[in-house]
Amino acid sequence: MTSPRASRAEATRALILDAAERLFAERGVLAVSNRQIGEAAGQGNTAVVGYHFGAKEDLVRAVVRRHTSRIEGLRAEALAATEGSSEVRAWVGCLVRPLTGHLDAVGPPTWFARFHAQLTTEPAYREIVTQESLGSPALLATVDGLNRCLPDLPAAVRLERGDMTRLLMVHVCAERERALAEGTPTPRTTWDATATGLVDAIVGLWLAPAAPTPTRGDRA
Amino acid sequence: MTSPRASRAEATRALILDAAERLFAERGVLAVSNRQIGEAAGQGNTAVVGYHFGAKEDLVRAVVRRHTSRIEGLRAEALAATEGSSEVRAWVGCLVRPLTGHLDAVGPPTWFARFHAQLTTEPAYREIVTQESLGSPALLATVDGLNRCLPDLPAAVRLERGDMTRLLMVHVCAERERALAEGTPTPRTTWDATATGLVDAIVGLWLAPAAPTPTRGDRA
DNA sequence: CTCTAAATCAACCGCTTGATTGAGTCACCG
DNA sequence: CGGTGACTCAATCAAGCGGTTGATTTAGAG
Repeated sequence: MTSPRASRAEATRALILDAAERLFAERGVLAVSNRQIGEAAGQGNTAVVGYHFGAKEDLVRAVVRRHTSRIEGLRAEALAATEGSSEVRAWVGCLVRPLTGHLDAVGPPTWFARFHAQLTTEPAYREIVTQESLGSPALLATVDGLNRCLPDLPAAVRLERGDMTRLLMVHVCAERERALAEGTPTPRTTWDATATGLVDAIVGLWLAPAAPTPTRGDRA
Repeated sequence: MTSPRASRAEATRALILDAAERLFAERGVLAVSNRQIGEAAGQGNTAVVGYHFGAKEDLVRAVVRRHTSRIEGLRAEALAATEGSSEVRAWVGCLVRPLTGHLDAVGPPTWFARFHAQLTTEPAYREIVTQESLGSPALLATVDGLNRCLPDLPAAVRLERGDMTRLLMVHVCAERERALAEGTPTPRTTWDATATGLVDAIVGLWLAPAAPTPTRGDRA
């Protein structure tokens, strides 16, 4: 594939990414130092991470990208199969199932969902995951398709429920992943069933009538 | 009120709690040191925080408790007004409005919602907020009342949607708070309107039909 | 076989952290 | 009015941090 010379570097890069992802999910992104990651990756050197990735932000971005690229691919497939539909449920599935499907394909154990949920609440890293996720053309197209199914919804409510959908996807998966890691009970037995539960709920959320409150789209 | 001797200590304790809450929300719980908090609280001493609160975990718990106790009070009031109802919407409001009402009463600017959202995703502090929140009797009674309105829902789906409700409450408020702090647009103009939007969506979520997937309540 | 450059390692720098310690300050109590 | 104890301060400690530097290993290129 790549230059034969770079294969060793590529291998350690992968080791570092694996270790970083695991430690980030288990202990928290900010609680883990580059040194600890390098050590967990089996590298005796304290500077490996800096050598291969630079600052911690770049490492975080690399870990994120490794997953979002694959999820993006799955979503593009789902999008192609859904194009033209006017079923809310189909479009919501197109949002949810690439994520759950990816987690199913990777693990167990998986760490990405917890890691991802952390990033969205951490002020220092929030922007990274926002950029990486919302830059996805397949995602935007899906949201667009969903909106076309619900032409009567006020713009503000659409934004609001879009946010809610995103929050639910990320955090429900993170909670399930955490429960799996800790061995505590989960409401659903598989990622596929989790997706079904999520889709049920999110469809209900979108189809709910909006109470007759004035909802202007401006800032408060 | 308290012992006259302790009034000075009480004042600095409050200063520290204020500073801690703000810094935690703005920069992240783990990214802020006790020294920075003490300094931001106007205390020249580097050891103030340790002196008054001990470890960082105790400080975090104190900040959480200051808010949850008030929210708990509001929820007890709402609960009293809702008792006996069989309206899903009333019970959901009983979950949501104490939180939004508290945020409305405190700020702006508020920091608690972002801080709280962070804690739920941070492995090191997750348990604290779980204990503080789920130990609330008013909350449990409200969940109970909600469940009585929906007797036909499978147990697993009830758990699942309870989780989703909690996630939406916390993170929607956190996102709005963040938008307010940054001056970016928000879907709703007031906390009260935000509560209405949340209630609309959560009611829809609970009333949504559960797809005929086998949903056993055991662990995966 | 030698050269060369990427990759790894080991040591180090300045800085910040949590924690401890002992001196100083202040308000109340007797 | 002097004592006492709670509170604040300043100084200090070892440990860990990110980042840099130069030596060492290693494997393909010439």
